[in-house]
Amino acid sequence: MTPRLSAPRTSPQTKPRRPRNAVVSKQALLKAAQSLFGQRGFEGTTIRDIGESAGVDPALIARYFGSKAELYIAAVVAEAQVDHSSSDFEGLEDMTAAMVGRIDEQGLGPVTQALIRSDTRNEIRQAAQAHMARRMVAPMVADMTRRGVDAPRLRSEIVVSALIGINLGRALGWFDELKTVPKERLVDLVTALLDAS
Amino acid sequence: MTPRLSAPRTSPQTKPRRPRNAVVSKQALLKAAQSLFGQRGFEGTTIRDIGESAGVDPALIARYFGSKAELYIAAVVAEAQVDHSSSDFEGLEDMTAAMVGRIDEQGLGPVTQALIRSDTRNEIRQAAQAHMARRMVAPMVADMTRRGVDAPRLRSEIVVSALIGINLGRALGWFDELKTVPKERLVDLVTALLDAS
DNA sequence: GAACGATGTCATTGGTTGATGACATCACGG
DNA sequence: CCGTGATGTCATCAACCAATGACATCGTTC
Repeated sequence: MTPRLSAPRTSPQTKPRRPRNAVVSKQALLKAAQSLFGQRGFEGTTIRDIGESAGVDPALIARYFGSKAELYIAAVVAEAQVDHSSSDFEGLEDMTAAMVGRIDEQGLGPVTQALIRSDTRNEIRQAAQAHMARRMVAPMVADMTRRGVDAPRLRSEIVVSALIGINLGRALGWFDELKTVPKERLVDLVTALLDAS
Repeated sequence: MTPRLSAPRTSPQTKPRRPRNAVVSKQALLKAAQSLFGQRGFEGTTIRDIGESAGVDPALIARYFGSKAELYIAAVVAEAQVDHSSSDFEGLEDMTAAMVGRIDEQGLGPVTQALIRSDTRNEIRQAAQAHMARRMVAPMVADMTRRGVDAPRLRSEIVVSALIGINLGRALGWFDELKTVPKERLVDLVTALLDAS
């Protein structure tokens, strides 16, 4: 409706145009995508939401990332790379503290979201699983092997899954005390519980 | 297309009409909803899917349940009630075995789905949380209190969250060994791990 | 400073979904 | 035997979404 005819674009008041910088726009989209995908998941987030949050036209998502799904993948790998900065495995307590701290500050994040949401595409989920296996399970397996624990891989997978569950419960507010207990206390209890290996 | 004109409905071959029984249709819808919602979650399931799976016209969902969301609630409470038939808390091992068995046979189920999906409506999630608190946390708290464990509620919430995480990992195939290990072996290891309380 | 590519904006399109109302058909009571 | 309400079926609507292409505008290079 109101076919706009050929009215010059600069007629009543020109909307402040975004500075013409592809890198900045792309980064803004990626950052907004990490935040929104991490909070609402893939299906719960629209490209319009991302565009609005980033102050960027949603059509640029197609231009820079190809599609919404590829933007999601980009958000996952970006988060995974940031994670790489953290040091190596230094025991269950550090891993627990790192996870809880992350969750408390930033929410679940795209990687965890990709793990639990059944509507994520296969490639995305596999990337997230590989990330977890590499960053969490593998170091724990090495540690258990060094200490001569039986069935180190299966045990590690169980412990990591339990950790994820505890963090999910805290982030999503399943239970009152788990949600509100101070981080240090939680880390202590969880470490004591899962360290019996 | 093909505007059908005024051709008599009984012209070429009449589609076998569903027997005229509201109760049967409603039950079929509820059962299909439990299965599909449990597998794909709320957003991932369309009312057309449910109708097709149940062999019932999707429009009847609106008639019998009011809306898709109310059907979801009905599926959750139905599952919760079935759960009520199971006996009381008889120790961590039984709880673990029951959860793993359920997951292996039927997938996550609407209650767990409602817990982990961020797109579930508040009333639904609260119902699922209340169900977990009542059926899992409360019995464990009672058991720990009887045994004089410190901070029984928080510990129970942690253990239950860990259990959920382990079952999530198994059902969603996060890690290879966790996914394929026989149920009995898994129950043994998990019980041993979480029983250090 | 002119041309051309890069970048941002907008409208539209095709598709899917949940919901709704009209209609056909059956069951049951009078 | 008839009518009235319950039940099943169908077509369609309104809303939403991702994706696409046309177009305007900026910047850079020659």
